[in-house]
Amino acid sequence: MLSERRLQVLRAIVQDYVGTEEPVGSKALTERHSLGVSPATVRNDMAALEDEGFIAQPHTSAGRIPTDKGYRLFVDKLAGVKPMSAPERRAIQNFLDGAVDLDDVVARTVRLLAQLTRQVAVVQYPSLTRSTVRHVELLSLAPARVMLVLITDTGRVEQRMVDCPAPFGEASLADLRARLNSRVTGRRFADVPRLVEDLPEAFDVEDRGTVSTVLSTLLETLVEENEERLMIGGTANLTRFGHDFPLTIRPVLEALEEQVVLLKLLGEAGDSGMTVRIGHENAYEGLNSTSVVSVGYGSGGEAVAKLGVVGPTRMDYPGTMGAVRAVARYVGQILAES
Amino acid sequence: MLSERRLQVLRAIVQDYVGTEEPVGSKALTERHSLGVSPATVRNDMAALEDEGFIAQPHTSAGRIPTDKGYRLFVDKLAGVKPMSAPERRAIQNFLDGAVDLDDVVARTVRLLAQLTRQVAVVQYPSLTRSTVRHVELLSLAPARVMLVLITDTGRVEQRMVDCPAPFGEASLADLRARLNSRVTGRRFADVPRLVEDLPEAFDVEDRGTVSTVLSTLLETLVEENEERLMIGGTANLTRFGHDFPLTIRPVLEALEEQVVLLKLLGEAGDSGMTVRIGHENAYEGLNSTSVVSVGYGSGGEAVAKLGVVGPTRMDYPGTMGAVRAVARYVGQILAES
DNA sequence: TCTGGCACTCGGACGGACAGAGTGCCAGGC
DNA sequence: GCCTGGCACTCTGTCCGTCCGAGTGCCAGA
Repeated sequence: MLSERRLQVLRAIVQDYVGTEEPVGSKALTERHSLGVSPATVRNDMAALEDEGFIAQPHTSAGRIPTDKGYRLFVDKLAGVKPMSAPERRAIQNFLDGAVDLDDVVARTVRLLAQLTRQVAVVQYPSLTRSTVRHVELLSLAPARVMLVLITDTGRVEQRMVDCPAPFGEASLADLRARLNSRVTGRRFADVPRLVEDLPEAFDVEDRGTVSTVLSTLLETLVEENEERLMIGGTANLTRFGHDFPLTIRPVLEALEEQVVLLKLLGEAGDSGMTVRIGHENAYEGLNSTSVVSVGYGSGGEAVAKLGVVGPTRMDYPGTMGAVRAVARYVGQILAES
Repeated sequence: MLSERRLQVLRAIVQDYVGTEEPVGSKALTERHSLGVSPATVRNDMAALEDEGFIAQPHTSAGRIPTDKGYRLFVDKLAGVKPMSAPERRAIQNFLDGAVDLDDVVARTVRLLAQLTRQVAVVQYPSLTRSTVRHVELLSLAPARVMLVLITDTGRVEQRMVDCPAPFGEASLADLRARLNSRVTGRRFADVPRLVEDLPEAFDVEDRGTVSTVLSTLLETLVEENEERLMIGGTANLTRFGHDFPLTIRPVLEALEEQVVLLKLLGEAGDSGMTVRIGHENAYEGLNSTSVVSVGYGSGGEAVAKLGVVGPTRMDYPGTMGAVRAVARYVGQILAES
């Protein structure tokens, strides 16, 4: 077990390294932090910390930098979440309040997060399956062509074209619309498959094929992989990543383009509370030198989606976590109001 | 006026520089291209080309690199558009054919363009104002809350919430829906304002306020700045940009995040035919060391939106132009079919 | 008008010297 | 037993001088 002082030394190393981006040595540490001991003592502590794998030397006769394990300990035990200041909180609220629709909320959130943290922001649209149905609409665009529109309580709208196997009369359409809405409105999307499964039986034989087609399109829309959308922003902040550029930045940009990767990343994060994945803790290789801070947000108690930031492992964890948490909270409020 | 040979020298310089990314000297030129003259002669020609501002030396005793003006001449006079090979064309078509809806078409187009050109791809969604109305739908979500859904012939769907000044009955809503559709279906969105302006007069006094509100929301949706959307991809290709990284890449990433900038960029491009903006020809400062190749695409004869790529001024213009043109053509076909 | 030759310039690579930062270790003190 | 000051050592980054090669411009001659 590490002594209290050694933990303080580790904390100091993390803080200084995050601030200066340069390996930190024993002398500089004692100068900038009042540890109450001499550099020589700190050196011993550093050697111990290195033995345990919390810090490392890029090369002999350089200072130490934290390892992923070191950051992990720092985040878990040594640092809290830095709350946003009152003016910051007001600014967040004001900025988000101006949004006119869901796309706008998400877009603003991304911008805000990117600016606050000076990192890459990722915001997932509220998941369909975790939202409740506000309304389902069916439009007849052509005799055998129907448009299906889903509207959630979070303001998300999803539409799908359905090519019907047979012409579908206006009356049948109205019938289906009414039956569908009476069954699912106000219910959770996740329950929709169960709620509509026997619906075709209520229709005439000639319409049953079309009803089934419409319903299966509806169910397809709810399949996990299809229904997830997200928005990213602040990629310009990647340029502040490190000195050894192309190598570091390239895989990150690639990862950001692969929505699947990002969704998986966010999906793996715990469902409640904030999740911090540091360096190699990220399953995706390209993100091995980045950390991901993510948290769920939602209009009520339950999370409907996640948002977070991607940044260098050398990031200001307390500040980033504070910003992410605050933004998630306000986004939840906004969604609840709308 | 430049002699034929000097133009050939310029062409050779551009080709070599694009290939090697290094300043090209007189000796290398004569070795790689059969110009039929000696290096010394080429040197004279190069001196002349430099006097005219088509090429420049990074420093004394280095080879020459083309200037923006040099690339301009190359694009205008010295190089054509390199057509895609048959297999490439097939691949494009196959890839785009798999798309299931407009979002998918746009997403696939972006990916495709980015892969073909190995640059950053930008695809604008079909403009509302240049499309025609397939259907306008009104949904009553609450007594005084209406959702407006616009559907274009290109498959684009846009929705807007409308908070009505007064409760709006189902009958009135149906009436408005019917009148609206009979006036605008099949017409161009650009004509919609004119077509609906006297519509409120047909309604009872108590509904007129709501009708006006709905209509003004409809018109707002059509305002240029609001209705333009776009998708970008291939940002990872930025890492192949140049050697002097952060400086070059940062402003480009920033520009790409500013949709307004990009839309303006595409908007400025000529309405028909392909447009190439080279280096400083781009109004936006951050893109001064990039070139933008863009072209309109559309389901019929007329362009409904633009797409293009952003890359270093040192790019393979003929190949890029060929890819952009081919992709635009196939996207147009896909839209026409749907 | 083109060519070969020649002197010149400049940047990049190489290598040695040097300063500075930081370490590990050890002997001594509290 | 733990902390401290001192010391020797190691390594990197930098500066500087040298050298080499690429490329140029110019000139005289074909």
